[in-house]
Amino acid sequence: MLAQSGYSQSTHGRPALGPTRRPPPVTAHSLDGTIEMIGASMVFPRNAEIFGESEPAEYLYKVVSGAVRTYKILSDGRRQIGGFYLAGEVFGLENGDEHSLSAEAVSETRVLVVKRSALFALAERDSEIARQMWALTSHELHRLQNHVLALVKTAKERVVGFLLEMAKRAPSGNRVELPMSRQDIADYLGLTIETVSRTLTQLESTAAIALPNARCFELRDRGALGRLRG
Amino acid sequence: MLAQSGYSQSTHGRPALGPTRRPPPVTAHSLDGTIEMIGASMVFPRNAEIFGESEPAEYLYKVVSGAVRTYKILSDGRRQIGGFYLAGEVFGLENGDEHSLSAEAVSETRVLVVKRSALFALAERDSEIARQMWALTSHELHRLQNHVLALVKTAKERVVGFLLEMAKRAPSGNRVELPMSRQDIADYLGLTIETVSRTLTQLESTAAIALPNARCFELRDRGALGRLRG
DNA sequence: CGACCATTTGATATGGATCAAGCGATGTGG
DNA sequence: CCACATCGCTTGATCCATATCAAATGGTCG
Repeated sequence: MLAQSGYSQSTHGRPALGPTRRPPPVTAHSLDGTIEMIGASMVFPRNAEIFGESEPAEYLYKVVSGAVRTYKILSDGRRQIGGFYLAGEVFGLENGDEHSLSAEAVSETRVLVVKRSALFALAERDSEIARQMWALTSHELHRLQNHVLALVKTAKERVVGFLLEMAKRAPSGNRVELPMSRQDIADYLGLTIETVSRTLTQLESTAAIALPNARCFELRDRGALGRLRG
Repeated sequence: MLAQSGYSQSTHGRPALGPTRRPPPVTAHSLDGTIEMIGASMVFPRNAEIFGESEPAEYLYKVVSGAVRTYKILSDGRRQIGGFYLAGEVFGLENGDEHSLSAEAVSETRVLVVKRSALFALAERDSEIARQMWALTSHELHRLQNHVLALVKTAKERVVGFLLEMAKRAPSGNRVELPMSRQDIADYLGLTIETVSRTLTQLESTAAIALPNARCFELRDRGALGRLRG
């Protein structure tokens, strides 16, 4: 059970960490363990900004509950979502000094926050920690490589790929809750909200999935979906 | 002047490194310096495979001259190019044990090759080297974030973005040599060869660029191009 | 209940793909 | 040295997937 801290809706919102701070660092040789140990708990309400593009990357974040989206805004106002982060996933780690994307809470979201400088100090002495920070970045890189691949596929392939990816990450059998809106999905896949909606309807009509309501889906025919994945 | 090694066209082709090996490692606290010092020189002919997707990632490479493309093949045979690497740039670094893309020489290409295990051993003791390996991956990540962004833009914006990117990397005034074919550019930008060609022609007709021949271009109106970048 | 917002559904427009020639370099054999 | 084959690129005509514009539906909250 985690200690509870107040909301932070403030714009540049570097949180006041006082009350929720954990015991001093212990060399656990595990980045994840370190975050759990020294991370400060924070809650962001739905749509609150967690950090902004080109802000100093002072913290690293791990999602405890809820969901986060990272994104960039194009000059013409279009928004490209870089990724979604669900419970247990880490985001906001930068090698350089600035965030390269903005981050927002998709729904009310609890995160653990760790100062980057603390991790750097740790990595200096513990090459295993350094390796795990690199591994995180490397994992993001591979995810992005697959995202690039997805963006050159057809609308149906993108949507199916998204559903299968979500199903794999939220391991609750065949029923999957979607924390994000259709607009979020569209901006992630580089499609319009109408195309996402139509594609989902079409997948439902072929009995590949079921859509009990707009914020969840059920996998009904993994074989068919696999074939449609591209 | 670098020692010359034989060609390697072999498929899995882990090169015989004997004759071109350099003196033993010195702690330079610089990844780049280390590559220059202990890297073995190799030449790959045009279109030769350097490594394949899901092969063991045993080496890291730095381009001395020529150019390299990394790519994935989709199930339907389409090829997505992940990136181009020009003289001075490093590719093939993996945190995990397998390459996540294939790599080929675009034109005849000379590279320096370093065993990953050697770098890992170095990084174990020298956190600066570890940091620089992470920085390389992080740089790739940022490049890919921009690539994702590019792939949701219009054809003209993608092509203009590509030209400006190439011009920035090959710093030879306004005239830029293109080592890669139209097909390579198309597969990088997620367009067809016809669309790339038409877009270039159109840019030439508006005097934004000049196309002396198919393998080079000149920037004629950076202002206009900047506005078209998106 | 009523206002609001997200989603779905429908009708039409369009950017880029596809299909199909034509053209210009580069190289090869006579 | 020239005729010709080849290959990569350009240009043209048409098609189609997805965007855009518009309206209807449904779910949520005061």
